[in-house]
Amino acid sequence: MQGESSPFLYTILKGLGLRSVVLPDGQRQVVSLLFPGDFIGLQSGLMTEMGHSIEATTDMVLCVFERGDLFNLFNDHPDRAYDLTWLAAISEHFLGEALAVVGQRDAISRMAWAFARSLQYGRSRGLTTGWDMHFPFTQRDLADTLGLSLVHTNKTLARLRTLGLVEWSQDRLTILDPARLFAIAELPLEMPKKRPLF
Amino acid sequence: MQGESSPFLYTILKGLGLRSVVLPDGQRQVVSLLFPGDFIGLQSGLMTEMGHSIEATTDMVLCVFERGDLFNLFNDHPDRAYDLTWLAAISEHFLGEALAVVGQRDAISRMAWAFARSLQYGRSRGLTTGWDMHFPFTQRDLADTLGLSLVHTNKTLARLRTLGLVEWSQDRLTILDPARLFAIAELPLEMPKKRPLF
DNA sequence: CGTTCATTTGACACGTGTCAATCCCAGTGG
DNA sequence: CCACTGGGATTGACACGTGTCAAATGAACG
Repeated sequence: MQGESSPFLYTILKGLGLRSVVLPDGQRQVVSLLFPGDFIGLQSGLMTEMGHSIEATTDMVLCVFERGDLFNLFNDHPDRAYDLTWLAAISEHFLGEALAVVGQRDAISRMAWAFARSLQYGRSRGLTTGWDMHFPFTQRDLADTLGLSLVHTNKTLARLRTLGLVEWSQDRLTILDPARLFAIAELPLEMPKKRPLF
Repeated sequence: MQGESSPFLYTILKGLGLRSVVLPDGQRQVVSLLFPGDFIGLQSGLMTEMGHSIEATTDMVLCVFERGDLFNLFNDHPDRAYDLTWLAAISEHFLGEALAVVGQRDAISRMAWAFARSLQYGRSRGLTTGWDMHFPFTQRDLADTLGLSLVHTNKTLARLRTLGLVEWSQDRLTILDPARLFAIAELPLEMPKKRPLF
């Protein structure tokens, strides 16, 4: 519900979705993909003329907090409040990276970045430990994430496929050539850990 | 100092600057312009391979905090800690808007947006009450903010000038035709208030 | 009075957007 | 069981916005 201030905050327990900004003329920019473990609602509490909105891509299970409880949290559990602020800082940090990629890189590099980061993110949330993961988004979602047109997104994807770097069909994303993909994304290659981080 | 974790946090008391991300190949993306009243350092505490860095454009006067004091703040002044988190949420909100503009809009619209928002921001910080303000950035800064090349930034600026919408020289930005500029930026026109907000 | 950096301008190349048609597939209803 | 429908994916042709290259001008500074 873009433009309305939700009285709730959420943590995603299960499911995937996305957070987006819809401009007055109807153009959509996906601000971030949402994975289990993500905390939503702080930013969305601010609804200006350019509001954020949340979409569930799959069915989701959420942990719901009342916004009013937030102040109590700060009073009773300063360490948790500290963690919360830390989370906000982290997410702002990643947003800055997204802005840099969209602002400075060409299509193929943006897409490589999106795939590489999504996989890393999915790993840190325990969605996968290998080079493939559930990725139920549409090409339109990806286009709006990267600031590209739908058509050009499709053609760029075709290039990545032809190069043998990734495969993406039936809601499943597979990175076939991690080394080269991460090179294009200009991200350091990060091999899967034997054990999840947490 | 990109890539290093500063042990300090800052509030800007005087001066202007910018926060940017420098990609591995040297490309720079300005993440936000910094005005008096801005709080810096939370995001910058996170230094990954794509680090944020801060630049002072003019001489600045800062209020310096030790990062170690932050935890004490959360213990002793939960209301202040709450405000701090709120600030982080606000700045993430604006970052989302910036991403949307860079991702979805053409050059002239991006630039109109940057000018319009800068003026609004400057007003809320008491830098001006009219339609002009001190704006000591270079065209390169603006180009890196909007995700445009330097040359094209210059030509787009020339168009805005020719249209009689803005003037920008000698570190001073003047909005000559607010109504039309805000229309191009697709932002609601906001007239100056008699009194500052705070 | 040179050096350096910011700004400005023109010509041209190229990446990306737009338009339009087709294909594919899942869901739906006859 | 089979049209029929609608949304996503795919492809080609073409237009246009933006990037790149190069050169000139102007302003600040030692």
